[in-house]
This record gives sequence, structure tokens and C-alpha cells, in this order.
Amino acid sequence: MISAPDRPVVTRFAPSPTGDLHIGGGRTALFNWLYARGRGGKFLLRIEDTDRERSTPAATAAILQGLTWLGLDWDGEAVSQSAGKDRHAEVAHQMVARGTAYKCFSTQEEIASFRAAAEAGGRFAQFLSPWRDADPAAHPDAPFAIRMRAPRQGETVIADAVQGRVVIRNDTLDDMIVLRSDGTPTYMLAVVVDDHDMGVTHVIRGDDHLNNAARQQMVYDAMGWEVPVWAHIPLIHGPDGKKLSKRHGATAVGDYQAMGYPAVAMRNYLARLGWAHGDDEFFGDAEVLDWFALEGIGRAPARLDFKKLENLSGQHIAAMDDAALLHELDGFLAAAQRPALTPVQREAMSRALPYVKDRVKILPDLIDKAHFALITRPVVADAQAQVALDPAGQQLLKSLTPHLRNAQWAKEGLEPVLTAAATAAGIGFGKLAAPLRAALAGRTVTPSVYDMMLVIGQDETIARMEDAFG
RNA sequence: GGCCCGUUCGUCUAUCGGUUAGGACACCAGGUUUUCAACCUGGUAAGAGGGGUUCGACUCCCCUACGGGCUGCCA
Repeated sequence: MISAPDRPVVTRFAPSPTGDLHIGGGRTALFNWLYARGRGGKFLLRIEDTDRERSTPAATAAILQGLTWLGLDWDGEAVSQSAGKDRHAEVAHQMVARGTAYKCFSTQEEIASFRAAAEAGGRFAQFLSPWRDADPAAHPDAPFAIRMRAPRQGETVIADAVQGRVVIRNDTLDDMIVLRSDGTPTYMLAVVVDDHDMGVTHVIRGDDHLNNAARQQMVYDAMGWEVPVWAHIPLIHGPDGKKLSKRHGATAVGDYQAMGYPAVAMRNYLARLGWAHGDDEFFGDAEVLDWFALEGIGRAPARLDFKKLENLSGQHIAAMDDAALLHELDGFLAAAQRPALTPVQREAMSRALPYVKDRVKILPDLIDKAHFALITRPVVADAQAQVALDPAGQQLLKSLTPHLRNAQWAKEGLEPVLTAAATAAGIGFGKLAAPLRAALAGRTVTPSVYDMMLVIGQDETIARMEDAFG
């Protein structure tokens, strides 16, 4: 059984800044956030920029932005891993002093040719440094890398909260380099030192790191540090079951904002992808925060399913209060590089929201459904609407208008008026609604005519009708 | 090549030795209707394959197949 440390929970998300925040990274961050926040712990952010070649400030900014949109707030400042390189080097030298690491004078050329020879011979031998057991007195005055003196016998056991007990034979692992010959730390060293120094209690990350956990655990052991709880979660795959890549379309978290999914729906969907709490499908933050636990995480990779995301998105939009929805809409418009709502449109939108939000899937649908409220006179009729506004249609509107002038402006008041008009004309209600729809929205596909009339009001309704038959 | 992980309806999953294998999305059919939706009712659909263990396996063990990961002075 995996026993958590007595200390308060500290988790972290540690992306390397080499591109946008990937959807898989977003989910990893979410799991860490949920675990920490649900337990009153801390959620830290560390930018793994030890690879100076590939790391860019733009990528760091994109990652922070992606997390912010997802609503995953971190404690304190985001730390740069590169800032700790002196500390990393210090630990590497402490390991040498403790005898758990050693200086290796083999050059990169020697190692490369060893590997090339091994491969040519059809073997896949690991490189064993000849300096592992060399007498320090015989050390040359040359550049050296520091290698872990990994145990050659026995096995390393990873007690993983998701994967269970994973046993890795030590002789399948080599003496990994912890400090490069230029004095910079490798990832394997840096993560361990940083996680230890930051007091990280639970390492929740992609299962592509499962094997690395064995190597890293050796570093903890070498320094006599307490090993954190490991939790290696399966990766997300594309709809075709292959590893998610550019060719699957949207891979960056920001893409989803630009497509119009509300952040709360993303959190719901992403949390549910690879994690379950019984049959619960639709939930908000308060509930997941309460429910989330490592035990509920599955071990198989999950595929992205846009249909399901859309469904969840629709449910969240319907459930959200209008102010929050308007705020999401503003963010979406900006992310999609679409023009922002004018103050007048914003006002119209907030009046229309209660009538349209329960029948859409994504944010842009809101704009489309609220089209009738957003436009101003004169209403421009599209081709189909023009058909509905033929002479017969116009006549219907004309005879209806007077009755509307003294109608009580509520659904209960309007209903009798419209049905009476339809009956008088000897037609079904649908026939009457068609020209009305066309006059009020300039379209034939709109929300309910009653809803539209209530949103735009009596004067505007009558004015638009008069425009249509005038 | 070696090592590690995985495999329940099309998809996400429940099940933690005994269930007619449940739910959700999607899909199909019917209903409702004021267009598009939404909504209501019903339905199709699953334990990769083969061996064990057991009174009894989706569940435990082994093998095979398939998928993924690691095997760097990348992270």
C-alpha cells in the first residue's frame, strides 16, 4: 500500500517550454491541481527549461496562459528550473563525495562509437563507464561528466499509486549522467533535486516517465531523501487511438478556448478522461475537488472524443449563470480573434442568454442563436426568409400587428393572440410563425417566436413587422 | 533487441471471484413540436485470443497478439 507522507500535500506541474500547453499536459496539470486543491495542499509550477536550446519565453507565456484559462491557479511564482543549476551541481558533487556518483572521463565520441559498434554487431549493449571503479588518483585533468553509481544487482521497486507495484531490474539500467561535462545538470537530476527542495509530496505525471521513476528513485536513495508518492497517469490518444499529434487537429489547450468550449466543461471532460467516480459524468469544480483521488485513475490510455466534450459543454453552458457565461464569451471572442461585443450587443446578449443558453453546445452557437437580438433595424432577410415574407406572409403580419399593440407582453399574453390569428387565417401555428420569424430575425431558423418577442420587446417587435410588410 | 505499462459496447467508463456485465456520449426507432434544437420513451452494442487456478472468473496467474513507453552529456 502506498502511504502518503504526513506533510500537507504538495504537487507540481513541470512542463518544458518548447511549445503550447498540450491538451495532455493540461490534463496532467489538472490532476495535480485537483489533488492538491482538494486536500488543502499546494500546487506548484516549475518550468523545466534546462534545455536552453529548445526553451523559449514565448512557450512559457503560452503555457501560463493555457493554465490560466483552464482555471488552474498555482501557488507562488512559477519557478525556472535553470535558476537552480548551481544547486543541482552542488548535489551532484555531494553524490560524488558520498560515493553514490562518480566522475566519468569518457568522451562523447567514445560513447558514441561504442554504441555504434554495439548496434552494428546487432547488440543493444548499455554503456558501462570504465571510470566507475577507477582510482581517483588516476583521474586525468580533463573534462568529466558525473554519473550515478547505480546498483548493479537487485531491483528497484516503484510503488505507484496508479500503476501499482512496478519492479525494474537494476541491471537493465545504466549509470545515467547527472551532471554534464559542461557542468549543467541533466533532467534526471534536476527534477529530483527540485522536487525535493520544493517539498513535493506527490509526483503526478504522464506514464512516459514510469521508467524514469526508477532512475530518479535511485537519486533520492543516493541522497537519503524521502521518495514522493508516484502516480503515473496514462497519456491521451487521438480519436484513432494513436499518440496525439498535430495531425489530429487541436492539440493545444488554447485551441479549445478558440473553438468555444467553456473552461469548466474542459475541466469536467478532462477529469473524466481516464478518471472516474462511479457513474458521475457531469459535474462542477466543487464536486470533482471533493471526489478526486488517485485510486480512481485508470491505467489505459484514453482517446479524445469531441462529441462527448460537446455534450458536456452544452450542459455546462445551460447550467452557467449569465454573468459567468458573458465572461466566457468575451474570452472566447478574444481567443478566436473575433470582434468583441459592443456595449449595446452585450446588453442585448445578456437579455437573450436565458432563452438561448439551454440549446447550444459551444460558445459561438450563442452568438448565432442570439442573432435576432444582436442585430438592429432594418433587419436584412436572407433568401429563405424572403420566401417566407411573400405577399401572403406579409398580409398575415399586417393583420396581426394591431392585436399586438394592446397585448400583454408575456408568453401567457401573447399565446392567445397568435393562436387566434392563426385560427382566423385558417392556418396552423407553424404557418404564422414562419413569416414572423423572418420579420423578427431575417432568418428561418431561430429560437421560439415568443422568446424573440420577449427579448426584443413590444416596440421593436412591431417595428420589425412593419418594416417587413411596409 | 532488452525492459516496463496497457487491452470491458464505436468512444469514455462501472465492476474490485458469484450481476440478465451497469451508466454516459454517439448511433437507430418512436413520441412531442413553432423552424433548428432541446426534451421524453425504447433499442442495437463489450470482457483481444489461448491456457491455467477455482465450486465459480471481466476480475488472480502464464503465454500469444496488438497498442504505448523507456533504452541520450533531450525533457
